[in-house]
Amino acid sequence: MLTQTMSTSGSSRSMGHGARAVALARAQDTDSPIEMIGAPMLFARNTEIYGENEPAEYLYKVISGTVRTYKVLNDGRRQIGAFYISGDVFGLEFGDKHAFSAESIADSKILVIKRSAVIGLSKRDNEVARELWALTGRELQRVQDHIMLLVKTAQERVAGFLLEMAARVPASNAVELPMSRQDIADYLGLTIETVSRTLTQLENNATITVPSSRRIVLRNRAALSRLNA
Amino acid sequence: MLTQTMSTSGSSRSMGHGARAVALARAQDTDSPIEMIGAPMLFARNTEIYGENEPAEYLYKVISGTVRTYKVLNDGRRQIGAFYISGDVFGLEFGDKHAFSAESIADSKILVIKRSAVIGLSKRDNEVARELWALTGRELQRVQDHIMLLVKTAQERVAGFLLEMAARVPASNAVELPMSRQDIADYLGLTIETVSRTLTQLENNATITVPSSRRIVLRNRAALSRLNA
DNA sequence: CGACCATTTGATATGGATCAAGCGATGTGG
DNA sequence: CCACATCGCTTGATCCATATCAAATGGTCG
Repeated sequence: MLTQTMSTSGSSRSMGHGARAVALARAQDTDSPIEMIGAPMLFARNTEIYGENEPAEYLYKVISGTVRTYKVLNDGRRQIGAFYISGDVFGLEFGDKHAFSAESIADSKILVIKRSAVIGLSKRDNEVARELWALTGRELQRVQDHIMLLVKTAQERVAGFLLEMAARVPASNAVELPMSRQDIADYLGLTIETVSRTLTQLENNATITVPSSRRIVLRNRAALSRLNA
Repeated sequence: MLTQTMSTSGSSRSMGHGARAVALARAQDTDSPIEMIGAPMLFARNTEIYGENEPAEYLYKVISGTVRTYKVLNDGRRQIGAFYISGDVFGLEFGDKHAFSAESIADSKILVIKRSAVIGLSKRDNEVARELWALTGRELQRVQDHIMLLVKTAQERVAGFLLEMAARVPASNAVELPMSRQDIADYLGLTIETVSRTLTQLENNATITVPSSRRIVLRNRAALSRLNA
């Protein structure tokens, strides 16, 4: 199932993730009843949170860190479905199995919420039911956008990716990427070399600057948006 | 908005689709309360049902015929998001605008359901709320599967498409495709030529036979599934 | 410092796009 | 009923964007 390697830092509760009582959470930003029935857990960098086809017993909310979901094709290629950062909910499935696997990209603190509890709640409280729908609906929009990215040229995909990442952090043109080039490539359906070359092109374009490999400054958003349309 | 060309056949009510009272429906397969508040309408082949970014006032259930949803990129390329056949619900958005445009592919009879009515219902009846979630959840799964198709080789995409179509009609190896090669190409992110060539390859493979261009017989599902994985 | 890993850059190969022509079915007018 | 235009599809020839293979560079940590 999931042998969890606890992160080095702070509050390492030794509760197994697979089968344990639901603890109370004191989530710092409790903007939803859903979060009242979760327990925060720490996942070290590159730790599996759940695997594809495992029963979807829990859903998850990122408190800090970053998570990727992915599938591996028969030829070994990996397709990343999404990146989740602070505030994002993932692992909520309509069916009873996880459609993707999930891993932490960096050390992450994640609120783990028992699915059955939420579903149970939603039967009584249709505020909760509505939020389940909202979460699923937002995810649907995200995936639809992802599809539109995947049918474009390499430049357009990378531009779209950068804008997407930039949109997630409070107004600034500097984006700190938590993921590797390989992750980006697998998200965009490109190779690592193509991603790298495309970033270099955009830099030569004066569209971006890349002060360090994980740090990208958007110098000309208009140009990126033009590519993105 | 939507100047509807009524189909030639039977019950041509002359209600504008844009702004009119909600009529009662006698849907033949009423398996859900949602369908109680819709009106059946006829759309001739290649008629727009709604446009991208229009307010999502209605949702739709296909009674007969086929529908495609799509977006057009700035360079004119068209990406098809989905095909909907008898029994499928489309046009249900979480936001208040349609993310894609929708058109009938063949003459189609479609149940048109007022969104506000359904949302209203869902506030009282959480059976309805649950169904809204279910519909959105299934759509999410479909789009996730579509993503996995789009990152594969041409052969794999076409194989996946054929299996997907075959899965929609009661057990038979003969698939009647309601859509053109161009539609298939735009769904799979390929050109019409590549789709055609790939079908020819599969035929030479003895994986399929193509008795007529719109009719495909799956002769070796195992081979298709192997490509699909 | 030295090993390791991520990233970039370079050279070449290739799958699918593009450009172009042929073919078969369907429909129209003479 | 046939000649011919039209449309959707297939097939052929060539091109190009991105993959692949390979090496150099840079950054990080013991």
